[in-house]
Amino acid sequence: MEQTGEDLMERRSGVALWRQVADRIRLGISNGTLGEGGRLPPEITLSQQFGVNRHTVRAAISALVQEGVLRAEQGRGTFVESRKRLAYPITTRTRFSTGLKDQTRARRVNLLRHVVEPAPTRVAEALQLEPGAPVHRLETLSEADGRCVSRGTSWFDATRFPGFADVFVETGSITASFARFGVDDYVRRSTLVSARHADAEDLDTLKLSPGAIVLVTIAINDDLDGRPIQFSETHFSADLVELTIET
Amino acid sequence: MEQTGEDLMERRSGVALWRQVADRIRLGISNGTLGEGGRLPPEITLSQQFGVNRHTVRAAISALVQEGVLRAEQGRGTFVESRKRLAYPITTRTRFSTGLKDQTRARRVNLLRHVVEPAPTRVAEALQLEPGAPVHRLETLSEADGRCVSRGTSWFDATRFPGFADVFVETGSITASFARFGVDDYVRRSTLVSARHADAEDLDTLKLSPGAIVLVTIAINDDLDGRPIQFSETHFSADLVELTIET
DNA sequence: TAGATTTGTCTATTGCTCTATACAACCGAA
DNA sequence: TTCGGTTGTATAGAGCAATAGACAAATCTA
Repeated sequence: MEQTGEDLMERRSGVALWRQVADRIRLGISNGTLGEGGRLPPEITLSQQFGVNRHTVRAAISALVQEGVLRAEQGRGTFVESRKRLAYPITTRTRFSTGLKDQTRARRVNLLRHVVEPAPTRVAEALQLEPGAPVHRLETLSEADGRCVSRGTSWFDATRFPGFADVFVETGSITASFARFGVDDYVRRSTLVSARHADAEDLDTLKLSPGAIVLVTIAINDDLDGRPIQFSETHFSADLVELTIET
Repeated sequence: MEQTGEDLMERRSGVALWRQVADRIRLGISNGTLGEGGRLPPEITLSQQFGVNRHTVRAAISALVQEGVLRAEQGRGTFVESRKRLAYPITTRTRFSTGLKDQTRARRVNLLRHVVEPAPTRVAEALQLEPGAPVHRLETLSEADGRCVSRGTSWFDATRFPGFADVFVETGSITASFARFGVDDYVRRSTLVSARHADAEDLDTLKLSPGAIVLVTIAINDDLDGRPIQFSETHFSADLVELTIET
């Protein structure tokens, strides 16, 4: 009783079938090709489409329920919880909150950790400081509508911006914090984009499941005199976010 | 006799340990944190670092040898075959060949497939055509130094650019082909970036292994009058490429 | 209420993954 | 040549992944 799965999964590839199925369901939902009307096809149908056993599909669905992507109701069906990907604009004036204003209701940036440390090499280069000069390192978690969107680590010159972290906690915004230090405006100088598998800290912080993908941006912001004021590395959950670039 | 692996792998996650190890080794090489001097640490050392059995490391290395990332020599050690990621610049004047000029010796774009088809909805919208208007669809494979860097699908207005594919085959370049039709220059209007697991066609075309990641860009190019002339979706191998954005 | 549809649970079997141990083959240096 | 370090091969056992079949529980419709 073998099925005629239109597009077979890769076996003995090091990735469990149930995880491959989960990835394809998640992708299908983002694309809109799956979950017509907010409802997923029955398990039996999916197992035939993917050419795997029903239990394998169940394992995939179970993982997606855990992630919050799906919701299963006995006797009724399985339903889609999430929506389209957020479009995060990268421009000369990239700011977290304003960028997502039209797409989400609630946005928040939480401070996870703050330390003052000697600048690592790449940070010193980016901020044009002496290697080892004191810098603030702020690790933040950005949420939109209750979902963990991104995890960022930013560095700031501790000499120029004393007590930056305290101001940030008070204002809850990088932009507002800069304003306190007399930097009324700033511009994105450069952005580097790459993608990779989520590491242990991504999984924990962004509440992802193993094998998930993160979009990584490494960016430098300048003040209006062209002096670098912020160096940051941000990890976006690739299932929730896409980046838009207007050139 | 358990090890003190500094940063343990995720078990029962649906991704085999050897594949997780392979992903981390590949990443370590891209980062430059692994493979100091072109040579990988011995299998025993790696197995202790990752907190897994030596055979698990061997499975990972075996996969990376298959991919062409590593080369193992009995009695001597395991060596790195590949280099740092290519930086692919996205600017108002994004072109494949010139963008990678300083980083690679040989660059080539191969035409995989060409059809004239009625424009799908999103293509028609992007090119400002009537839905169903005839368009060229060109599927291309870009290589640099013999490695498959990206797979692109581009659409062009068939009415404005009759026989575009033939010209492309002759010139081997989008830019040169446009020139033949009197479009001496063009600019990137917008770029959308996302990341996902490679699908079956990515695996085949880009010679990736299952679980690999692709960076996906969806872009529109305009002529100097601001009229859209090209709509494209490009899949980059995330292990080989990162995108740079100067704003 | 009866029946069809759908998700949830259970048991069993097969094959692959990971571990553990041992030893062979090969290389380079003393 | 000898020896330490490294990759390659073999074998066996424990645990996870995937399949299969059967049935329970919940929901909806006729």
